[in-house]
Amino acid sequence: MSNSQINLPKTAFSMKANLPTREPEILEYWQKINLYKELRNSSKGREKFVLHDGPPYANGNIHMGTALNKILKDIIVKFHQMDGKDSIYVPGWDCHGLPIEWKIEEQYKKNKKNKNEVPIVEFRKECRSFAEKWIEVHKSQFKRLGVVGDWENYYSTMSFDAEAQIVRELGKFLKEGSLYRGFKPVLWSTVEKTALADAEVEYQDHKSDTIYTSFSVKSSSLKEINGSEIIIWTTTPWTIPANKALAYNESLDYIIIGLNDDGDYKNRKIVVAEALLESVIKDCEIKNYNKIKTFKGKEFKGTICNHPFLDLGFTHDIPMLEARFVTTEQGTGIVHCAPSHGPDDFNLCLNNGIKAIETVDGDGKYTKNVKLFEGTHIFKANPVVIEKLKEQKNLLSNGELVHSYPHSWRSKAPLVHRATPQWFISMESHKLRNKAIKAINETTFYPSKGKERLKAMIETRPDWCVSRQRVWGVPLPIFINKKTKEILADDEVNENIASIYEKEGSDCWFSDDPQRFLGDKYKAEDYEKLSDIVEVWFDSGSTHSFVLEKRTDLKWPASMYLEGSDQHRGWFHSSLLESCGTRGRAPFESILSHGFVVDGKGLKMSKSLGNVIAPEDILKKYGADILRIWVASSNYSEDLRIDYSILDQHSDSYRKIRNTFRYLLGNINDNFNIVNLDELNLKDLPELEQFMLHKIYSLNINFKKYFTNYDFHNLYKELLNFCTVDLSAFYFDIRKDSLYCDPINSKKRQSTILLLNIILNSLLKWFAPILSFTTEEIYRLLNKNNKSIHLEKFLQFPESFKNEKLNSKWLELLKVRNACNISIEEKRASKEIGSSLEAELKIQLDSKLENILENFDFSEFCITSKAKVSYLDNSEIIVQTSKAKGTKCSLCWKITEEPCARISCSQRTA
RNA sequence: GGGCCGGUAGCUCAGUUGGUUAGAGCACACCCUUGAUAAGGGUGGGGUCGAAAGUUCGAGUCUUUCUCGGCCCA
Repeated sequence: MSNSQINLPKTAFSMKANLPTREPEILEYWQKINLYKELRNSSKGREKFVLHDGPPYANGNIHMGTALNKILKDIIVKFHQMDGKDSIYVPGWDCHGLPIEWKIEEQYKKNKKNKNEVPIVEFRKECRSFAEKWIEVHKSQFKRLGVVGDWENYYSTMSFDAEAQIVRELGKFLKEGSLYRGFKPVLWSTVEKTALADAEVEYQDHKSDTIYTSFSVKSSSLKEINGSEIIIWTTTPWTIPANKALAYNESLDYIIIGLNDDGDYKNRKIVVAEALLESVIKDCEIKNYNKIKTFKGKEFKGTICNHPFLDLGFTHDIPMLEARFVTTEQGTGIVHCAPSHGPDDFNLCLNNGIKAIETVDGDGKYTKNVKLFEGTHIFKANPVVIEKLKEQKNLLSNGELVHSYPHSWRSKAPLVHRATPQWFISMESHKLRNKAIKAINETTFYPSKGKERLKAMIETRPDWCVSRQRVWGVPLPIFINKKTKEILADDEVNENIASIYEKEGSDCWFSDDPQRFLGDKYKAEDYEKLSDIVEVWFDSGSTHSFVLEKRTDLKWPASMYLEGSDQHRGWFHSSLLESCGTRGRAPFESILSHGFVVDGKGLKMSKSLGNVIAPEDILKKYGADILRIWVASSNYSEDLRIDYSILDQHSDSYRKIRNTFRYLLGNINDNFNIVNLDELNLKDLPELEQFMLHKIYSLNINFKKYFTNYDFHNLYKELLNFCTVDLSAFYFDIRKDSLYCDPINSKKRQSTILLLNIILNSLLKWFAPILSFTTEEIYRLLNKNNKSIHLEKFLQFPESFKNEKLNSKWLELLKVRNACNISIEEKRASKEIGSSLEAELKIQLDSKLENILENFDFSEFCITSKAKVSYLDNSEIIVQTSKAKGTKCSLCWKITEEPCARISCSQRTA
């Protein structure tokens, strides 16, 4: 910018962004002015938009998925804020649960400490401080992304008021009666008399007894199988007394065969999967048989069988149920189901209305619920079961098998699935399922496919098991009467517990005298106090109650819940159920779900593939604004791809945007003026400026449309195209001449400066929610008195900017410009000219255009030194380019035959 | 293994109820500019729309099968 006689751009806004170092300075600035507080103060009384934060688990560094989630939230919160709402974001953390327990246990193992010797309360304190530590780490990582929120007053599921409210919420289900005690199988060690988590299980070889046994068909709509017997194979004969159902796969083929060998099964008909017939024949040493019929599994539908111990008093019906977990890998293609002794069995039976009961006690002995076997230890029961089956002539064959089997990592004892007492919230008793489905129908989903996904899950899910036999969580606030076994459901007791937790947290449940919680009304000696904790999905499903409802700055229901699509089964799901159960409707008005972050090829990120990119790496190399562009430009309704080449590309786009700003700033010399758009006299402006105002107006219409639908990738694309196509390659390029070479006070130049101010202001605001740092950097440069771009609102453009007639005229003109460019390019290619200012145009246009193009300056429009237009009755555009004659004006660089007559040029001093 | 979702230029995305030769920006190539200069302008090349079959006068769009990927469940 050396020539002092023309008005070259000058700005303090550097071309190089240097985001990794500049952004932290802006963060400090936001901290200094307390941006969050300013935002709230400046928007008091406005309509609220509350995006309720789904709490991440307070454990480990953030990854790309978390970064995506937080940035997307921040973009939406900022859009609504600038759209004139009070848009409030309170971040939160999920703190209870197994992963943190494990971390602490791991530390114990390292230090050779025994968990069982540490008082529960002390263990829980360590869990708490572990979570606290990670909240602080997350906090600074999230802030670095440019996320603005109430970081000082975040919420957590382990805060005392949260724990208290969780108790109150459970109390509502308890009082209503939808919270009931049931049984559910968990992996159980009869040696340690305790349930084990998956991580505490070791798989080792184990020798099991195997049996093939038969269930006679009692009734079936498939005629041919009446009178025959369903064969099952199992490695746990002791579970036969607990059998409640049989499972088949509807897509498998089954076969009925007649047995002719001498023995118990002579002249009996049996049913197995056709694909397993051979192995069954081999295992059971069947020599002589005849095939009777094959049929599809789906024909089993409705079939009822008898228990093999029918004659010993096991008279209950054994229904055959369709199950996908049945395969032809082993066995007979029909699986025996004991809902108390296997998770598959449990779920299948529960979905078919068969509940698990307590069949085996903590020591491993059958309970009184099992006829004939009460008091027998299950590990000694196999020979008894086999003997009885033989007696009943229902044992086709038996043997032994060595296979991988779960053992306790501590005692090495084999484990069993045992139905243990658990607490459930019924989906049916108080119509929770119906309420939830209704609530889904009343919710807006972005993208809309989320609605069906959530609905399908709610429609088929079983009752909600909310108890866990763990330590780090909110204790289930339940007392059971020792004599009557009735659950104590008393509001006073519940509220008493809640108010104690509110003051001191829930640790006291494990250490204090139960009488303290019961108050004066009941005697502690009459009641058993539960030691289960609440499953963590109930914790996070209750956040709406202790965050949205309790805080006066928020509102219930939330305007939006926004999470990854896996949360259809997670937080969306549990929040919906909790809220429908307690309040009859969803705690959200809308749900936005996003896909997962995958690598550049669409594969999920994993250490073994080596395709993991951490947010930290991106921040160091590119800066948060580039990451924010990546978020805004990606289609979140599907999986989002990221790799360094994709980021490089967005980085290039960023540079384009940055240079657009730089051009604007340079030409106004950093002297920004706010233009009163409503008082603008459009007729005073050149047509080009009017055309640009029309473009801005219609872009803003699209902007609002896209933003309303949270369609950010299209919104960003429009903004980027505006910068490159409409501004850089068109408006800026044409007006460069006037800006550089016209006198400061010339009308054309002043109109241009006016437009540059309007464009600058518009772009700053449009981009602010996405480019939070860069727009702030510019805003700070221009406004010494105002605090932050994020305190601004979007511009309102008067409808008078809209000018369809002018627009269609200029769209025609752009076609002419394209034709001119092609013509100029030919001469450039043949080396006749270089710059377009060396060109002279002869343009032939349709005479229909003659009227509207009166006095139109094509040389300015096409950036040439001369242009002549003639009109013909021909719709074709014909352009001829020749080298302009004359000499180049040393100031404005136009080639003229006479000395340059422009005011600035004629006044030149050189 | 099952359910749901997806696959359009190297990349990010458009593509209405099936209807001209499938579009945009970026990237790339070449040229120009050197007064937005580690910038800017112009022109251009590039796609069997994941694959195959089917419906239709006509399919990126509808149907089926397959394949690859993702989420959830088992």
